[in-house]
Amino acid sequence: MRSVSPEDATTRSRIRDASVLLFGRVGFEKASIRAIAESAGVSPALVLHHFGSKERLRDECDRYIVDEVMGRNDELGHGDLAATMQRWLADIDTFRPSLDYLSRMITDGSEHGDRLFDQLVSRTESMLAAGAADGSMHESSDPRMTAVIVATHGLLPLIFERHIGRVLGESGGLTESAIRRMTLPTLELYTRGLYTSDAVLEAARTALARTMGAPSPEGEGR
Amino acid sequence: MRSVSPEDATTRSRIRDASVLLFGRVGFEKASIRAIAESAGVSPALVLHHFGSKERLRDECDRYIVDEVMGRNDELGHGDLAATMQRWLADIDTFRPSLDYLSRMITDGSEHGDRLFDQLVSRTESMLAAGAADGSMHESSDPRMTAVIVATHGLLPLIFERHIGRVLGESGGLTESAIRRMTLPTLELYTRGLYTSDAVLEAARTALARTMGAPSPEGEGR
DNA sequence: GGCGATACTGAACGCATGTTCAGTATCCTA
DNA sequence: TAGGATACTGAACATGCGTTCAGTATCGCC
Repeated sequence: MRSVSPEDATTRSRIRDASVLLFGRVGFEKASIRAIAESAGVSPALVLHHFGSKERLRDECDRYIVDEVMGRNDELGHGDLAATMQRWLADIDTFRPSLDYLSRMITDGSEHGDRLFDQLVSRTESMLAAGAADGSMHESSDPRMTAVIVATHGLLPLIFERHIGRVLGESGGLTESAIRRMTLPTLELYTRGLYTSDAVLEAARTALARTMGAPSPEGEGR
Repeated sequence: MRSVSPEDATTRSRIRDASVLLFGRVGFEKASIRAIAESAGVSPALVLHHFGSKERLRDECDRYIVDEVMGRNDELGHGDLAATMQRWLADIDTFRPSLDYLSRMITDGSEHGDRLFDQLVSRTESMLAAGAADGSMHESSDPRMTAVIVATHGLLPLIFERHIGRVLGESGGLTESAIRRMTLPTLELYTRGLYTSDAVLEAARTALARTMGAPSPEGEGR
């Protein structure tokens, strides 16, 4: 009837939205086509009429979420990752379904998930390179590996949403107040580190040098 | 026949081992009782004869893995967590099945997974407290939250096993060389942090103080 | 050496799933 | 306004699942 609200945009997009929601909440395997259909207010057969198969439906959801969450990455190659993630968390209640979906994409190990992870890592890598260039960040002995680590750190709140909320005594997963509480400790770690001396680092350096052939302090090239 | 090798210890334990392997590799939902039975060389009915139901089989696997990986935690209350994790990674090829299982336990969100995560966090918390007490680690403004963050950092290699190996060009997931390569960048982050100044930290501090009521620089008590 | 308990199997049941298909309504165009 | 395409449905299908059960072999005890 009314076409103002997104209630009934296209039937097809309503089905896609319901799928994203369900896939994100319970996972691809446990989200049945019948449940998706009911949640979208249509018959199971219509879901397949529009998308062909459950796997193709997943494909389209994957693409849709990557587009929405990462932005059309044709823009500049890549934008500022930290700002992107802050935007997610600042507006967690709107982004939660997409972020739940994204989290599953990455842990489930699909083809699209792999590409998404790679994209996150390379954006992180250029962010770190820029920081090292302007002197705001330390240079790493292995920039590629450091980029992987920092990228995964950024994904932690999504992957461990459930546990973080739980341990902090929040009820509904990763709430806004939980995110606020994470901010300072995270930045403290990124500013001062954890150890007060470089004893552990140096110990590991010599131990690794003893194990491997070359004690060269540089990482490998690109 | 021969009882030396674990080939045919108890039939029951062979079934449990096959379950751990399959649950860890493909997940609880996708690991069918029929596949477990075949992998253990028995009939599907025997699996249920020994364990009653798939859910009870999972329960027993959960308990078995927690025992194996965390050690009997009745010992002292809790041991050195960092040392425990190093033991895992140092001997990755033996521990991989258990660690795969453990990783799924935590991300799947079961009751046992919750308790395991809590245990990891509280062990981390006392490790950090000990470090702060003897001066080897910085004091945090929010020790509980920092413990959660550091604990999840420790789980990263397990959760992102697939991606880390992949990005580094290794084929079989988290190989020994991938772990070696992670060591230094991780310790660099824990020693120097990422930022060269406290500008970002201070900016966040004042931003948070403006949002919330009390600008007190301390975290809340336990 | 018999006998109850335990280990183990093959076949079946009931159910939920993804998918198909014939058929009906609705829309858009010529 | 006719007619072909498209949206949509209900009922059925094949399959794989967890689980049950009746029956057989095997073991340990008196």
